[in-house]
Amino acid sequence: MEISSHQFHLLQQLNEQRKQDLFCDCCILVEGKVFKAHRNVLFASSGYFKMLLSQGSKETSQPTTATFQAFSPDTFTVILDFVYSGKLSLTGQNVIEVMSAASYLQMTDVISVCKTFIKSSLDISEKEKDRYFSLSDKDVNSNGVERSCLYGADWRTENSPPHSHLNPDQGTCVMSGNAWSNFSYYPTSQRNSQQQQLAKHDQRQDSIKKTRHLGLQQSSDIPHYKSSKLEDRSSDPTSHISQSEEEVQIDTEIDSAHAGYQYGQGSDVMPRSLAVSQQEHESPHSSSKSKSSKADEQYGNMPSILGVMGSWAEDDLPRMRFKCPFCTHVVKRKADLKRHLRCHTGERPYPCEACGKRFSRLDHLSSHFRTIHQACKPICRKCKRHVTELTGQVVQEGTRRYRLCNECLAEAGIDSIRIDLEAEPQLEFPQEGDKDSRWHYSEDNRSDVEIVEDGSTDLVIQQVDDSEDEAEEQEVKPNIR
DNA sequence: CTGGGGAAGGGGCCC
DNA sequence: TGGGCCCCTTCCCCA
Repeated sequence: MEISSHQFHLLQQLNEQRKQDLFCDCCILVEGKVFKAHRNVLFASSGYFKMLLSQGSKETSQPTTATFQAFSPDTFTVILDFVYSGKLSLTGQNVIEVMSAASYLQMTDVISVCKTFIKSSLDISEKEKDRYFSLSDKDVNSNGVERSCLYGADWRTENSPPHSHLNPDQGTCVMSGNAWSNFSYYPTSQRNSQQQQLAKHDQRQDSIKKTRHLGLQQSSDIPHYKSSKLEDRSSDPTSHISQSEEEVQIDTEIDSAHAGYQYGQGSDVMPRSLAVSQQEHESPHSSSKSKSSKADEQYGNMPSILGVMGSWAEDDLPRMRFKCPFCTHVVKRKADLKRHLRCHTGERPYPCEACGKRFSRLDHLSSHFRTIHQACKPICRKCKRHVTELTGQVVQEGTRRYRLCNECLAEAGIDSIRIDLEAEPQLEFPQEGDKDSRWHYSEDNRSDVEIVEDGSTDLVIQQVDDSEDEAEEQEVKPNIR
């Protein structure tokens, strides 16, 4: 007979012991803050600690001390609370760092939850986006409410109906049990159904991707994890590989990509700081060859170390590196990582007012707007010759604008038609803080532009003013407010 | 089918 | 930290 609550109570007791500093035999120093914990609990929860403690198991009489600077004390608090409670407190602000730390500590379940959290956040943002566009209501935006998620692996509810609730006022969702729909975490043995859901999700993304050639806008709005082999693999509905086998394959695949990082084979990429007293300040990844091979054998299917990494420059000064949790990319600056992450998350916060196309970066939007809608290039699109205000004019084709020289205009039969730029609404490029506001293509404003159709194409010709750059800046800012 | 050009998108880095 | 510029690669369209 099995008492389902036993595991929960046992962990609860261990957590109480941790809080009361009873029987704690391991100290973890994170950026100066000391955490007390139990070796056996850490061993059971983290591949990193498993490796660390197994290598130091000969000296069990002395307390183990591990030092980390690769993540913040707050992040480790979240991790440790999860270890001792099964509940992971994720927010939009901490999820990346928690995921990085979990990657560092080789806690696959936490990584999975973080990935699901990120993905679900994107789903929600997509829904908000849809709602926004459908309502055309600027206030629908997130309003900066921090959405957080409390993940709970609650054994007591293993057989109870799933429950989750979302508090829209606080933007907080609390989910527990084994059956959440979006933020769900399942033990490995229970993930098949979730994988099927992911497969459906990815199938949808594939179909969306295929529509790109049809000129549909949505492809740029839908996040897809193009660099995530995990996602690609899980998206294969024909796969008959069992979950556990699949995970091993995935991990092996990632390991091979990160081999240089994981066991310190690459001298230039090492954990930012790692000091372990029992290891004589030796990283578990840089142990002796025999140990390494043993570790390879024992932990070969564990995930690679992702997240914030550090390297040592030739002058022995630590040099920060930021490791993308989704791919092997490493950048020097946090801001660059943030920017890079958008290519994984699919976030495109910069919409073009003129055509609605969305961009992940403001400079890309600027470039797009200049080239597509402002006709900044003083070059005839047809004959490629340089044009001035005297020798050419701006032609509008839909929301596109480009320049044609007078000869090419005459050839096209659309010469001597000018547009009153004064009457045209000015486009104001989005300022900071506008990124969340949705620009709207104004049909009303559109009517302010004198449109001349030449039959086959929707062409509008505007007078070119190349006299000054300033004038060019003010020129042709169409349809946007 | 192929090559060229334009646009998009990603990274590095400066301000 | 964000904006912006430059450079490069990739993708797509078109002749």
